[in-house]
Amino acid sequence: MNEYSVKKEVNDKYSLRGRVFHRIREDILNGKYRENEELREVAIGEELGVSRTPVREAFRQLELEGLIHIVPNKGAYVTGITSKDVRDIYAMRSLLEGLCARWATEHITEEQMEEMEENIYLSEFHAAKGHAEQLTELDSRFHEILYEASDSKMLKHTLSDFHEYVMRIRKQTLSDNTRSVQCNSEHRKIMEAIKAKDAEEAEKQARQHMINAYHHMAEHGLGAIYDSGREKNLKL
Amino acid sequence: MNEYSVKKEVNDKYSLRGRVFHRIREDILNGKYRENEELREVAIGEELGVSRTPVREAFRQLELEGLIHIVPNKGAYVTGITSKDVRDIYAMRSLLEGLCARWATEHITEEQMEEMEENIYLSEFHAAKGHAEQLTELDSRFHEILYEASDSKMLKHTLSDFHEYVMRIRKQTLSDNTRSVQCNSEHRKIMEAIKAKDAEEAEKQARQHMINAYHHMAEHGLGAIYDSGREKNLKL
DNA sequence: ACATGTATGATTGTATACAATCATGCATAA
DNA sequence: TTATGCATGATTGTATACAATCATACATGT
Repeated sequence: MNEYSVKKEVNDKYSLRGRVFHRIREDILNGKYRENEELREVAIGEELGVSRTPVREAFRQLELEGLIHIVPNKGAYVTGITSKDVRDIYAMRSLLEGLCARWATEHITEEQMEEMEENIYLSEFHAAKGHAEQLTELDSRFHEILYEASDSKMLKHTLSDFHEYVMRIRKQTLSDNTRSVQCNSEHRKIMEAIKAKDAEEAEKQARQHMINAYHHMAEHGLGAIYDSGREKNLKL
Repeated sequence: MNEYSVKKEVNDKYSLRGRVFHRIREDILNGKYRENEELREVAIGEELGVSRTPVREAFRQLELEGLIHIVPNKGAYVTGITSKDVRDIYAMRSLLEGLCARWATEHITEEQMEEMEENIYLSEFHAAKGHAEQLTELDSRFHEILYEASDSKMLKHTLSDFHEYVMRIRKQTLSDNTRSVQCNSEHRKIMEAIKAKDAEEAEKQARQHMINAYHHMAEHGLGAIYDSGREKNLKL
């Protein structure tokens, strides 16, 4: 349903600002607004039933997140992600998710551990049933749990950024069922290493998980969708 | 007409909006606004000579960067950097600076290589003379060159963020002369590995450089300045 | 025909007006 | 005394008015 439930709840409760921000972002991530499309403040404001002010504030945040690019006095344009950007992000994520898994091993709470196990159990169920939507949601949640378990505000923030950045691509990747199964098996390995308090192994598995996710993506349409015309040697 | 627009572009990279954002950001990082201090839109607007609108937009961005925390209908409060945050950032930087050095080895240009060598020569000169100011500047520049040489927009952006985040601490660290000497020696090792096209060694040295920088900082007043009351075991 | 200047409309940038909300302090009653 | 309710002021949230800027198209002169 909603990928960023925590953030959303906090913002939705009180102000338009959060709603506007998340609505526009979702529309970009879902591909409603396409690469290089110009976003006009009044048009989007009317669509969401608000004035320009909240829209502008949302634009500033979206720019900082890298989803749009604002040219002063001209307009806001949806930022394209090149295949090289994706490759670079996954390389960074590989290292940081590894670090995250290591720290999570040291700091995870009982409840987090239980939610993680439940997450994997559910994922395996939905993979067997072929429920793509739920799998996407559960995959996101698995990593969020990991981020929170690391007990590091900074690391969580950084990884969440990366995660959201590659969201649009991840969606179609996970809809491939063979990858879902392998993905779940990798999640399970990470979870078991954490449960066994084996930080070294958790780090290794988390890193490998990112590398595998990237390789699968690179081989299944990444180039076709986000063809930047460069850097086809996709070793990671 | 034309003269003005050209001049403007030269003067401020990102127009008024950017100036307001960067000014407030700098004031937070420099410690002008202290932890938990409430930032009022009108007060800051008056200080910068602008209305609330640009200030509000800047606040939204700063919140996303994690420098302030906005409570709806209440106010904006400066988020403190704890010693744990610094530790976490250095752990992340260690990995990513390593990756950066690796990629720099593969992509560095002639000019960048030359500027890096020149940077190290100058650093050694100023260290011998005890010029703290120049050393800070040169150290920042060394890492910037490295970021650009990596030829990765995403990595450069991430590392620049981290770099700025810990800037205020780095300043006093580098004013210690014994560390300056060691720091230069580590820069030299990184540079030589890159020059020898030894990516493995470059990565290793860059990682170690961050670990050393952090340890030195932790032993020279980090706790005193950024005492958050938690996490005193500063292993990295 | 081509280049240049200029009018025009559209869009963003900023300031301000007004509404909603919150914190504070005081008055009042148990 | 203590708790409750309300008035008041301060601050943020949103909408709108106005200024600055940019792109387009058309007119004019060569």
